[in-house]
Amino acid sequence: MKTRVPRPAAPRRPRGRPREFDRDRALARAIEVFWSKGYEGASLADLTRAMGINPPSLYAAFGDKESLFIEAVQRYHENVRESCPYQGEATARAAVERLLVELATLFTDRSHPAGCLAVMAMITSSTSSARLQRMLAEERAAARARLRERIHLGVKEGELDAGTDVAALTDFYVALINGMSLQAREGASRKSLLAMVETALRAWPQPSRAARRRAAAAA
Amino acid sequence: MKTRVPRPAAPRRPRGRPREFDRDRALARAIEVFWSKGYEGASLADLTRAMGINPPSLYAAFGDKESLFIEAVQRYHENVRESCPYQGEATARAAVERLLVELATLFTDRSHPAGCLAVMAMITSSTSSARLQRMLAEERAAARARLRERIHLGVKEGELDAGTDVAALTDFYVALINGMSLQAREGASRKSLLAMVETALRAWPQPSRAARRRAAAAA
DNA sequence: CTGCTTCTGTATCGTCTGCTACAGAACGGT
DNA sequence: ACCGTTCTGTAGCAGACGATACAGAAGCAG
Repeated sequence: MKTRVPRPAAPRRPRGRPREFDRDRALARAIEVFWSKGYEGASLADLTRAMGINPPSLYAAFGDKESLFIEAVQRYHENVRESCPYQGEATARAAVERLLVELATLFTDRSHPAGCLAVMAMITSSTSSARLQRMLAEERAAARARLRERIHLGVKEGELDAGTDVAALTDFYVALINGMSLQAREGASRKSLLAMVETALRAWPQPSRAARRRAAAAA
Repeated sequence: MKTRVPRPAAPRRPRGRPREFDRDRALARAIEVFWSKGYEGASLADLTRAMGINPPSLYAAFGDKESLFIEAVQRYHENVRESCPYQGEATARAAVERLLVELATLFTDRSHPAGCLAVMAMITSSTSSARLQRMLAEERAAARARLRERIHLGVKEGELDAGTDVAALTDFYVALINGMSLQAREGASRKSLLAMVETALRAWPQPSRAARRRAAAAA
């Protein structure tokens, strides 16, 4: 019995004519277009021009506009997660502060459109397909859950009172992040965003006397 | 010398065939459409269907889609101002609290679309005319200035420290309002919005010892 | 009644949208 | 060399978009 053993590890070149553009680079351009114009506001002509390709190439490589957008948003989220590893901070408070400061910086970075692509996506695809809506909601819910878990960890470790309303605290900072994104799109400066962050951190819960005693004992 | 004296006070019926629809009512319908779909997301077909009229009637009464939208946003702002007279509160702190609570309620009122039309407008008209952008920016700046002035009054009256960064405080609450609008559109409950408000009010500046002494003396 | 004006409904206009049919080009396999 | 496969550019599809031309209807003035 002859069994043909394929070599799955070998990244063999695909058969037909090779693609003439860099898929990753094209996706990066598409992200910028969606970022600045939103989903519905970005036309195929905008996209193909920015990506340097023609419509058939776009459709062969990415499926359709909606699939391209989904890929763009997912990669955007990956990029943000990588460039902002706030989870590693020692305390929940430091983690939140780092997240806010890094986002304030990101939202006003002149090397790309202002604000947050995810926030743009939320509004500019409001009349679009249910699949797209679901994916965007899941992505946002995941980001929110990560923040909530980090704060919750602070409660478990005694940094925050046991009675802390973690969900409310999370919602508050998520709302602030969304608001900061809008202000940035409106042209707000990095300085003013950082001032908002400073103000928002004043809302961080003061530890109770018991918690302070515990923290002092741990130190 | 015979001078013809017109009677400008008399609301004489206009000459031609009378309009068959209520202009104000139609504008109210248009507001709802823009509110739920945004500027670019609302098509003329959507608008004429909701308003119960045909395109020529819309164009005769409102000019074009952009003019209709401008009128819609302006009337929306008037409505919100009227329904939320936060300026009358005794202290700046109470005024901000009332503003936030009323907006949290408004954004989750089921008798109309969720969130804030002005926030929708900011994003869904990003690729539109400069005139529209300018008008929207002015309207937002005016609302922001009213809030800032109320807080500034709190400083002048000694409720807040003289060194208070009024602009930063205003920016912070405006950002939170924008964020709350987005959360509401995402489906957040009134309860969670009110929890955000409560958290945000913890960021309100604590008066200095001198200010507290002054307040106690005044009472 | 006849003019004049203004609104209403039908039936489009030209443009832009997302998308694709098609023919040719560039590759690997045999 | 030849084939099958896959990509590329041109050129254009059907449909939705914002906006209008036009004819008739409904009011006033004379």
